[in-house]
Amino acid sequence: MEEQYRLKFFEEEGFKRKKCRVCGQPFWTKGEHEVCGDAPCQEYEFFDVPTKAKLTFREAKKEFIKFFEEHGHVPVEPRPVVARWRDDLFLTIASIVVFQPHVTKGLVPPPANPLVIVQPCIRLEDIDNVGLTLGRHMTGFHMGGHHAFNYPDKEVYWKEETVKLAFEFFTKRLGIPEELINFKESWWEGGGNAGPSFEVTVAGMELATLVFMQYEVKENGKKEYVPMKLRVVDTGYGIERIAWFTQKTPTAFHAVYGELLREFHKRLGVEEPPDELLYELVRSAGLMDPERPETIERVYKRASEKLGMPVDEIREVHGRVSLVYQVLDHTRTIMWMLGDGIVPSNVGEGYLARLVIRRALRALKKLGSDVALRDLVELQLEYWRDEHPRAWKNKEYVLDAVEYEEKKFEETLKKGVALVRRIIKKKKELSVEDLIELYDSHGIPPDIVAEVAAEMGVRVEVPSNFYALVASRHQKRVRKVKEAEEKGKLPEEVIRWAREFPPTRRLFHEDPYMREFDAEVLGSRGKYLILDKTAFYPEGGGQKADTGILESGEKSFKVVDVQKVDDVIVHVLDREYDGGRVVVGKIDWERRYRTMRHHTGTHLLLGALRRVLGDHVWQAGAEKTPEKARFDFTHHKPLTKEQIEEIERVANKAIDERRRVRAFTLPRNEAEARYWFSIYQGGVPPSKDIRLIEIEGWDVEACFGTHLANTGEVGGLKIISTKKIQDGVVRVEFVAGTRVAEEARKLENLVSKLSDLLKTSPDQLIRKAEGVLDETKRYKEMLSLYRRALLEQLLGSAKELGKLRVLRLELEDQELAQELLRKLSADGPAAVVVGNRAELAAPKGYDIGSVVREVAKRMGCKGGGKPTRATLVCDDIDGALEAISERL
RNA sequence: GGGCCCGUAGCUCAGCUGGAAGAGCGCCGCCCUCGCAAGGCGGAGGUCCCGGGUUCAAAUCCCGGCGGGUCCA
Repeated sequence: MEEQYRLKFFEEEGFKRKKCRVCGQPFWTKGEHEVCGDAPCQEYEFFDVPTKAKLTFREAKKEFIKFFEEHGHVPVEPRPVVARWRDDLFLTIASIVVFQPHVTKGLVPPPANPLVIVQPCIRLEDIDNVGLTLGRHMTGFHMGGHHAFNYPDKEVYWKEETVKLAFEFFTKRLGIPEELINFKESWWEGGGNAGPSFEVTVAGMELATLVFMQYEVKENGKKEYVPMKLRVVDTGYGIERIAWFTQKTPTAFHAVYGELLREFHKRLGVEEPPDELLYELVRSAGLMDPERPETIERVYKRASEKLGMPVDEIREVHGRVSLVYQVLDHTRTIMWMLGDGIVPSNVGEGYLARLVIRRALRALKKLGSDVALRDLVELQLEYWRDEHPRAWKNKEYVLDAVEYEEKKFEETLKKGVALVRRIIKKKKELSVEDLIELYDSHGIPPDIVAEVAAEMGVRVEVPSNFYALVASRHQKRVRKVKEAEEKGKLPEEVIRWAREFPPTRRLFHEDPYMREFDAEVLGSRGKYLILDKTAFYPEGGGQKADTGILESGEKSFKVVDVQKVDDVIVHVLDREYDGGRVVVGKIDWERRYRTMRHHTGTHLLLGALRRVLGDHVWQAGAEKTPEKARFDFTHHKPLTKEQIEEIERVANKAIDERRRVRAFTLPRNEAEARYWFSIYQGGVPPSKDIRLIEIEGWDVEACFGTHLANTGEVGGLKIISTKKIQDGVVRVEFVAGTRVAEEARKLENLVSKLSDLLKTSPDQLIRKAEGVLDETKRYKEMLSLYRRALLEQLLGSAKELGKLRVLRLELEDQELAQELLRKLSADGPAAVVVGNRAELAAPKGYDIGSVVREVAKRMGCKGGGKPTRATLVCDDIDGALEAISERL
């Protein structure tokens, strides 16, 4: 294993391999020290290390790119912080994520080789530590990476050059003394890959990690490392840390946020602590573990002794200032997330955005600040305007979404606080179980619960492992995994069989208007048939499969379904194929054409949605059938009536403009570079080349479907329903073309049926309906008057049956029966009989329920009740009542 | 995608170990007051989210659906 790390470069430069005195990890250095240079083995001591220049964050980023550009790397534009091209990750957590999996799997060449990139990244694992550790942890950071992709036939560079480049960057460019630089041996694993790595540490701080991805990790029973054909140099330099390192400001936040730091202090009403205190605390930031409060207390104590400041005061100051830092960090991350189009919700990356927003809101609350989160995010937007132009462009959406979340959280808290009050009023205490339920089901954090409880004089202990308890509650019931949904709708053996065939020529792509075609039969297996070419569209991309017929000589077969197995298209027939070698195919054109209208209409609609609502609108699901199209998309609020009308109007305008629709194929890198990631609305195809559908000047999407040649052919678009299907996702259904008339007819029929029913004309319908409702109300009022009158009369007809007062009612009126019974049973047992059913009641002191139960049992009837109220159903109701009266 | 909570009067909710639909606020009328607020008395207002099931009996229990909230990946 050691050989993995022994480099010629180290030998030539006179590095020595040492074992860290504290952690025992081997590392390489020119210096004489015995610790690895990483926290917590060593405290932050970089404040005393001389460097060439003080670099602001922006300068650090620039210097990094410049250095590697000078050394043969091509700069590459960073990607969004939401990893839309990955289905195993929500957020971009490292620069290499940008190239996984398509490049690292060798499917697509990298945009340049070698390349350099500064990628905004988000990691939420250590969100609890952000602020407290004064900059050691951040949720959002920039990872600088220089990457080289080594193919079997093309070696770019590997360990020697990578380490040399890092060494030169840190020493020659930044001016860090050579002997302070350590290369700590380490091992990296992630995303199914693994390899040796070096952590570059200096005076307590890890400034970069150099990873040599060269194994694929296979886990079948036990781990197995399989060497990769493509070996990747994956490096990550902490740009924020570099800025901090060179500026030697008391915290990383000072170095990154500059004047914004002061502004946030001002807005939040928190005084900036003296630098000497911060320097004293930050030195030990690596030792602080928020889950073990004693580690932090130890740091306070030391600072107190050194500065002669009371521990309580230090704790107080540190607590408050770390909240400011937390807000500073979270607001930038919020800006990134929303700026790249994430919509807060209760699922997926949307939930992560909500999580960060709520953490920020809670921090504001703890500070007792009434500053709107929205305003703080706005400050960030302005401050980073040049660095993050996408967020700036989407400013309106970002701020609106933050405001909306803020409002929602307020409401949740208000409800929650009321709930806590009610529970305490009732139970006089709160159990841990209550705390968990309040948080898990109602979203009220335990600290807020404790606060409310304290106001009511109830003390609540929040267990230190609270969030672990919440987590365990989620694992309690392990449900059996649902059976994997029928993926392809083809049987397993048919799929295996289909894979043997060459790709089917796609006539439906070559000419989407083709209705008839000749083809050669390549193979058949029962009712499954594979041709050399076909105009039948296979189900995919949310577009339903074509149907139609295949004729071979005299024989004719119905095509009931069409599926794709990789590049092979399988026709599913209504019966076993017993035709010849050639066929004539005829697709159900009306069905197909209507589907195409809905499909092109869907692209048209997306363009309209983005224009009316904003760039945060992303497809979240879609289905196009001959009858209608269904389109789900991300948006934070329910649509207003005005917005729906506007969307419809804009889409129809694009129809009238007769825009050209074009299908073409581009290499992946080019497609992404030219049209950005909004082309991936329906998911990311795993191919090297991307088929694109462009509506001229309107919309470009990667798409497999069949489309019209011109938007004019859509004919017209009518939204028939919209609804929120979950938080952050809205569903729109619409019809296009000739279907609009059918839909209009449907509505018309509905209206005329209603009109007939109410015996009026459509234009009078509303007034008539109002009248009917009003009338019903008046009848109801009158009914209660009649009941009251009738009540008095009927009371007289009650008969005495021993102690039991019995009244026979010929009217099936439960309400009246109830009222009568109430009156009759005021001072003695009574029964109201309707048919074979008696409702009985008695004043306190009797036990009519038991009597009824007993009699019912004896006489084979059904009944029961409680002491004051009972029910009896019996064929011989008179006999039963007599028996009851005798027993009373 | 999964877990949990909720849906009862215009609003906030109680009732949910099955047995005669409730409270507070709001609304209407009257009393008190020069008037307002407060107070007193009286009153109106309900498909207990929808559909099925169990039961003599369901707001309450079971199943399914719809709507809202929330936590987690």
